[in-house]
Amino acid sequence: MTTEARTDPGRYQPADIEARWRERWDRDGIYRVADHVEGRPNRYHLTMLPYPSGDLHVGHWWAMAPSDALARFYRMRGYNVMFPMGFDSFGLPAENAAIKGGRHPRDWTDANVERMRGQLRAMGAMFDWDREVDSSQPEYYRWTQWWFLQLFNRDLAYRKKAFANWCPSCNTTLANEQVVDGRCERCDTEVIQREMEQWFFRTTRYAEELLDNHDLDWPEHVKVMQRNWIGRSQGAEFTMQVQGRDDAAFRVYTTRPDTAFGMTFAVLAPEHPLVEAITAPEQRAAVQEFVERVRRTTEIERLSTEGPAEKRGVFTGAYAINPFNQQPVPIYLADYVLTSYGTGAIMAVPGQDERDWDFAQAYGLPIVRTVQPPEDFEGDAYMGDGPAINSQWLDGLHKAEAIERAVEWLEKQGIGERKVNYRLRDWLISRQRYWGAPIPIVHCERCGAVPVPEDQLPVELPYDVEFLPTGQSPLALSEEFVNVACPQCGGPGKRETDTMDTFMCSSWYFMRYADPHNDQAPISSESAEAWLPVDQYTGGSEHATMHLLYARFFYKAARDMGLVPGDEPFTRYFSQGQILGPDGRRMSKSRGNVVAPDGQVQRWGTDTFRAYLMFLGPWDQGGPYDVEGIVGVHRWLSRLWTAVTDPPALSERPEDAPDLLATAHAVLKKVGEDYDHKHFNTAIAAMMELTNALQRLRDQGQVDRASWEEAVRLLLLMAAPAVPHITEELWARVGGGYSIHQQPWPAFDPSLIARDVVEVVAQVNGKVRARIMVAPDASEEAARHAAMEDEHLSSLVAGKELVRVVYVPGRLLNFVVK
RNA sequence: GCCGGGGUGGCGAAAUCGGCAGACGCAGCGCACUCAAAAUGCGCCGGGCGUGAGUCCAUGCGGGUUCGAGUCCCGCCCCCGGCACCA
Repeated sequence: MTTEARTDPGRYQPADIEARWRERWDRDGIYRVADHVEGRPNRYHLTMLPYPSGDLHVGHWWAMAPSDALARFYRMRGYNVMFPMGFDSFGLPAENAAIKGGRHPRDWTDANVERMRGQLRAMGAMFDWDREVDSSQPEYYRWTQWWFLQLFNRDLAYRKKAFANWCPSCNTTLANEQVVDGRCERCDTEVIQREMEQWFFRTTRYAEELLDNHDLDWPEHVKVMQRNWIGRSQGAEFTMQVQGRDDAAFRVYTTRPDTAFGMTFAVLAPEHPLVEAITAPEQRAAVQEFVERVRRTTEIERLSTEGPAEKRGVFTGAYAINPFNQQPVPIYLADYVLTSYGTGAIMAVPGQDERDWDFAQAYGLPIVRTVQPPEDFEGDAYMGDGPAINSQWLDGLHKAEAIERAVEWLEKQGIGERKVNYRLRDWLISRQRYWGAPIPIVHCERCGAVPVPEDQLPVELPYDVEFLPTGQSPLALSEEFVNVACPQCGGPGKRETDTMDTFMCSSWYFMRYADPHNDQAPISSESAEAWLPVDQYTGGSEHATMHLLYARFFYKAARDMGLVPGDEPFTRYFSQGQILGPDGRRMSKSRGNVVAPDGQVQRWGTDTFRAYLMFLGPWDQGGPYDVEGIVGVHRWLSRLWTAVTDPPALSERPEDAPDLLATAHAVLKKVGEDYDHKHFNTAIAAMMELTNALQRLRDQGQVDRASWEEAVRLLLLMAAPAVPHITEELWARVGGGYSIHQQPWPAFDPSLIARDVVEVVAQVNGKVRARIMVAPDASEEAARHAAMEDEHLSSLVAGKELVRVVYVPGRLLNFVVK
């Protein structure tokens, strides 16, 4: 083959080889992965699965190609690596497309999946397609429903009437996590509050454990985001009596019980259940008007700090008794107090809280300081530490101790206690849309909400449905779907018509890959033991507080059911940065800065495109896609091609390839370390250097055969994870056995890397003045001697007082002179 | 406002432990090959002064520690991402 190639080397034409090798790999099933392989420990690599929008974009390649290289690297390192792929195929776009274009979501989705599967295959990744999951298929969502039932049975799924985030454009409720700055995460429409019966998952039950993520091998910023989102706060809760009303009392939550003597008013959330009962007749009209207005405002307006403060609250006409000093304080309603946090009611201490301060100013309420601010304090409310004042038996105590005393006092009085609160809310999973997994519940007048028996799953989505965006689930319009016998009493029942948030599907998909065809259970215990948890997860950090948090919740619940090993779903997680358009902005059709991967692949080939994405810059940073730069990577692969297919005349004299083996092994060492640390850009750069070294030798004429062949062999092996096609082709041409992707990762030879002489920098007062060649372990004596032979340097030292000499063997020699 | 990540040539970047700043690549310039172009190869490529050897300046800004700082410390500025009435 080599001889043949020399006579007609041919140019590097990726189109000629890439599809051919993919077909071969496919045919031979070299990426099919068994649950157990003798002598090869299992390792689970995973990259986030795409939504089948119908077109794979650069972002997918950017996320997946390096993940694939990493998985391949570990495979070569001797692991039995599972690297699966699938489709998160439920969700709004399919339904919106159906409404707009008259195409059924099922057909739209299936066509997109088909197309994207083809695009993903063209990536040349080692995906094991036998394990593909497709979350909108009944075989999959049957188990999504099964999970719902397990959560229901464990009281982790419940239904309640509550104010929920409602997106008027998507016509559905949203989880807290899906509301960004008061807007729908998906369509940017302002979200309003609507009171509805909704299903929730009790994520808060695991709040404490979810918070404890310190030991996870995850990017710090993602862990911090999760901790902030969960937002643990420690304080106290206590009861306040409404003045003159033995039947009316409410609870307040505070993190600062030490400041209670400074309470000058109390505030209830406008939605607080007590509002009606305590409002004084003369305030009724004003209160009603205020409550109505708050209910109508969007989240954005409500959270806005702009606008007249006077409109933010209203006096109820009632008073509450501050239990600490028995003083009556007026009870207000204010939009800044939320029903969904704490008790929906607060004690207001303007002296120590900014929001209370602003409110007190606006309504002319008194302000009492209970913590002595430092002399140079210039602000309004003082939140820092200091001795308590105006607080009777707390006076003089500092914050921590005063809080402690106040809580003890509350407990002794029997009116309050220590309390931990979380910002995290339970996960609202009901969606009033069609294209999702139906919630497997039947509502029966006699029995209430009855779970569908497991053997009747899946509750299938009816195909024949009207997609009217009414704000009610389209399923509700299907008589056939809705009317059903109660599984418990056999009487007339009605199916739940809401479907589940698609994040439910992605909360457990990684489990299914381990056992994708099991029709008895979502995953067998053997498969779970074999593969879980995921060893290396990669994907965007925009999922920090959604998918990545939900999946952790889910896994912990599954663990408590005895279904999965360990406590965490993703042992290691790495978030790549974001790839931007050439203009440095987010790629989007409206900006016209979208780079189509198919076009890049067509023009340059899969390997070039893959390697270029890895070469662009540090993977965790992201950045603009520079359309010009890719040619450099293509040139690299062309040089590699030429060097291998058209080698120089080979001799049998090692001196005909000085340093080649040293370079090859040094590069091998570096590339292995770089892959391991996901520094793909520098790994590619190092391989370019080795290729350049080959190129230079080649132009010189005679090259030692053994060195040349070894260097080529190593270069192909180390490049294989990054550029799987060209390396397979060249590997075959140099007579390597099929397949290069089943070869072990070569070990570098440290003795070859070590050099006899190295360049050491000679400095005078820290400035480089000469370079000397000495042995890496040369004595200081010898190095100084060598340096002094340099005329320029010795002239700079001569006649000066030598204060000190710093010698770092193999690095530098510094003469400090005066 | 709070939390996290950044700021290095014309551009993307590198410098693993405090030790040669700019590896690798893009663009640019010059040259070879060519009728020509493409492709390919070779050379140059942070700035100033100098014919040159060399030398001075230079990693957002200002200080500091050190024989030596892109890297460590203190104080600022700017960009990106996240959170933001959570009592």
